[in-house]
Amino acid sequence: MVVARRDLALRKIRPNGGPEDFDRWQQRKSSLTRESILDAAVDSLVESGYAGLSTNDVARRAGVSRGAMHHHFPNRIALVRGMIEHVFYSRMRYFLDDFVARLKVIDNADAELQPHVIAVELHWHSVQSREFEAYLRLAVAARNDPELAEAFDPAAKLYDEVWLEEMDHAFPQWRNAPELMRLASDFTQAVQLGLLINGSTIGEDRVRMIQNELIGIVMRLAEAAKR
Amino acid sequence: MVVARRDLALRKIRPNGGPEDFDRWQQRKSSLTRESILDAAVDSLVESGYAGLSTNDVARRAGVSRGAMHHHFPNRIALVRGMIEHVFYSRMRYFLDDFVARLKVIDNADAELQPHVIAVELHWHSVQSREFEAYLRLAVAARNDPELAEAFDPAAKLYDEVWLEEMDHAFPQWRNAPELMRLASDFTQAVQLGLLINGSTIGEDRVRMIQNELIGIVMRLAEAAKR
DNA sequence: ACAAAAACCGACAAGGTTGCCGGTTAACGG
DNA sequence: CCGTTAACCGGCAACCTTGTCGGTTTTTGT
Repeated sequence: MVVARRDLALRKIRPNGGPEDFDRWQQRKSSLTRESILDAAVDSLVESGYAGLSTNDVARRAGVSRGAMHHHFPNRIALVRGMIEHVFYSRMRYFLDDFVARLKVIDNADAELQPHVIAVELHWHSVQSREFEAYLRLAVAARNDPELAEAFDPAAKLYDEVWLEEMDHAFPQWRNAPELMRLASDFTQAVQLGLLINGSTIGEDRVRMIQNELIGIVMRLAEAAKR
Repeated sequence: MVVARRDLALRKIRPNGGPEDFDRWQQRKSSLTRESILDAAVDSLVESGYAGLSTNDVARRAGVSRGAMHHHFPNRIALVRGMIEHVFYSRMRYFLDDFVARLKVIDNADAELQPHVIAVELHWHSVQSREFEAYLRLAVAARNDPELAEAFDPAAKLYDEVWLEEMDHAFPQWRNAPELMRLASDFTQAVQLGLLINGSTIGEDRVRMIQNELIGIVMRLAEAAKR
């Protein structure tokens, strides 16, 4: 089942598990408020940026007292560390849910020709999500905040590993040319990340032209992978 | 002279002029400390992010009293507005200086074949500069800060216009296919912006592969423009 | 030389943020 | 049923940031 595969991938990103993994009420409730705090933290991150994220604001958004907050995350950096895992988890989950939803609708006739186009479109969709926005903030802030980078970089690398594994599993056509698939994946990510930032400046039309060019490149790489 | 062209482009970005444009000492000095404040603000922006940028810190870095600071920029948003123009100005200057420096070294034999490769490399170099880092911070922060976006977006669009004009002037080979040149430019910017952020995660080797692929694409577009 | 204007200075109040801690409520285990 | 442990609460002190303002120094124009 494809859903089982999804859960497997997600568990690699968040090994400790979420609320659904606990039976005793206390642990479950604890994990639940922990999640709500992390969710609120992501909201605050997206709205105020990394430096503007305040533990005060997070507690207010989560509807939790500052004391409870302190119980789960003794200080700001602990909150940030928790948030990083949460962000990568959400980002992966967002894409995978999108993906399995799309698989069910897919016409088997298209299945052989169009998967690359669909993958590029799905990725573009995921890039515009709140989850990716949070990732972006963290990635940019980590560029010159050693404390943040220390927690962020390993998480990002883990995400990249799991991502490539999933791609490999989802697109067996590429299996005999993994470096080309990686190139196509990296390229798509780079282009669409850049597009996310520059898009509002250059306008819809130019964005669309770049997307088309990107799809052409991915399909060209796919052709090359067949040989 | 190519330097004259450089100054012309720069003047479009910063119409009001810098310290070198004033004769009377008072105006000159004023403009000078203004610049030093903005420079310090960029430092602070790059180190602390947009939300973490504090006027206090800026004044300290610039070696200026808070009073003087207030004289030039009555409040935070005024400082930000000044900073935006300053950032785009610096970014353009950085690239153009790089460009004219490279022009002097260029072998005339290569001149016909390699300019695209050189342009891509120069752009990659400029993307890694402090000036671009500041741009990145602003662009990301402006995504959900309406007050910032109000000042940032027009400046970004102006920059884009001037940039395209300069490209058009520097690469007359493309002149009969301006939309292809724009596509190549947009594409390069998007890829390298994405690479700047993802680079530390995916590692040098993969970055290099993407760069090579990008160069191939630009050259293919250049070929298409000839017809 | 002198008055006006511009540039610059340092301190203050109001408000927000962080980390910390004593105390309270709820759940678990024997 | 009760002691122990975990979850949660709200206030305090120290610090930082922003905006504002009265006063001082330097330059300019006459």
